[in-house]
This record gives sequence, structure tokens and C-alpha cells, in this order.
Amino acid sequence: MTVSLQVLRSETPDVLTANCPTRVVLDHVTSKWGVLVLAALADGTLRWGELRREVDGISEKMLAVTLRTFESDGLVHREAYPEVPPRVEYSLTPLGLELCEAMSPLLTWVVANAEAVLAR
Amino acid sequence: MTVSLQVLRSETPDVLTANCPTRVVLDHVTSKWGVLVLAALADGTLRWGELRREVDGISEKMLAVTLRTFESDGLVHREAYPEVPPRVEYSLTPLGLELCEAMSPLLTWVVANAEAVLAR
DNA sequence: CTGAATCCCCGCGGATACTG
DNA sequence: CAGTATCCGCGGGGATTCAG
Repeated sequence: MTVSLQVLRSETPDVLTANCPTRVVLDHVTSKWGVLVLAALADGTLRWGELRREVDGISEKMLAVTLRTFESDGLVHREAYPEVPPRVEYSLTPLGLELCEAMSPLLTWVVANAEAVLAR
Repeated sequence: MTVSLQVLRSETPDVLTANCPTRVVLDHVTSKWGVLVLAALADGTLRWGELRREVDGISEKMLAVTLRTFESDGLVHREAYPEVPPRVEYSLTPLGLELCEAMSPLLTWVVANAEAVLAR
């Protein structure tokens, strides 16, 4: 494990400072359901109902709140079709896709090491 | 941006399932102060007071709670020296270091794109 | 089917005071 | 210096109802 931490070190002064804009974004992403909703959308476009079933355990309210936050952040795109019955599709914007790719190593690590961490 | 999302896709079924062990670990990491405390310790060993000042805005209670969680997770090592006045040092375990390295891309992205996200 | 709106509770997390 | 103990406000988040 000889990966350099230079990048991480150089950016920490920003992230660690209160009232820094990065705090807000980090709070959105690390909000209770933020990571999971983004991960679900990494699969591609999903409808409301699919998203609700995909992210196991999320309530309708929190799904709505989380989606609206990401939509106003420009991370998630919402496309409503004027049909009966209504159909609404959610997908990642290019920015959201970048974020998901940046999250990928973290998720990979968590999946790989969850057992090791909880074994204590 | 041609990074493959194969890994992310293949692991999402795990992360997205309620009562999955990965949920617990993910909750610890994405807890309000989790990422910031880990990022601070990526710089190396820190004393309690240094840590408190480094993670701007954290209360003593939440620092204690967060540290104890990570310590019992095996991500942070606590070393107390029987001196007067007392001195306690916190550092990442090898496992914690791995986690920080996995978090690095996310933090890098957040720092780089915070402005873009908040500009709306 | 896709939500918005409302009520309400519990527990996260902050502030303060105290101790070894 | 390095915490622990206690109180408590408030907002995250669940359940339910209603609407387009």
C-alpha cells in the first residue's frame, strides 16, 4: 500500500474548514440516502417507483427530498412525460456521473471490507 | 470520462440492500463528521486537541463519539500515554489508511467541483 | 403512478459544566 | 490536557393522507 496521500493532504485544509463551500456539497453527498441514491442511478435511468424499490428502506419523503437536492445541485436530471398514467425518469447528469465515478473506490472498499470491520 | 462503471454496478445490489453489513460501515463513514475526522488523520498522528482544532466546528461530544466508533471499527488507533498532563494520540490503522485512500477521489472531486455545484 | 403536504416523534448532535 | 456527563432543541425522517 504505497499510494501517495499528497493529494488528500493538500486538499484537507479546504474540506476541514467550517463555512467552506465544500462542506455543503459533502453534506449533500454524505447525507443519509445521498450515496445510495447516486449509486442506484449509476446503473442508468430509473423511474420513481424503480428507484424507490432499488434503494431498499428509503421512505417516499426522503427519496423526494434527496432527489430534489441533487436536482438543484445539477447532479441528477429529472424528465417528466405528460402521460396517463404519469411517468418520470431520473438519471445522472454528466456532473453526477463524474461524482459517481469518484465515489466508486469508496464503495468498492466498503463492500470488500465491511465484514472485516464489523467482525469486532 | 471513459471510466468503466462495471465495478460500481456489480456492487450496488449489496450496498442498496437494507440490513446489509455494508450499510452499517457506510453509515459510520458518511456520518456527519466521519469523513472529516478520517481526512484529518490522513495527515498522520494527531493529539485530541489538535484533532479538535483541525476538524473545524466539531464539538467535543461528536469528536469523542466519532473516534470511539472508528476505534471499535478498527479504523483508528488510540494511544494513551500515562503522563501528567495526559497525552493521547490518534492515528489511522492500516485498514483506516486503506479507507482514506479509497475516499481520496471523492474528496478530490468535491474540492474541485464544489463551486460548480453551488453556483446554481 | 408520481408525487406534494401535513403531522409528529425520536434521537442526533450542540452547549455547557464538571472531573482526573 | 483529555475527556465524561447532562440537558435539550430542532430537524431528520416515518406514517398517513390527498392530488394530478
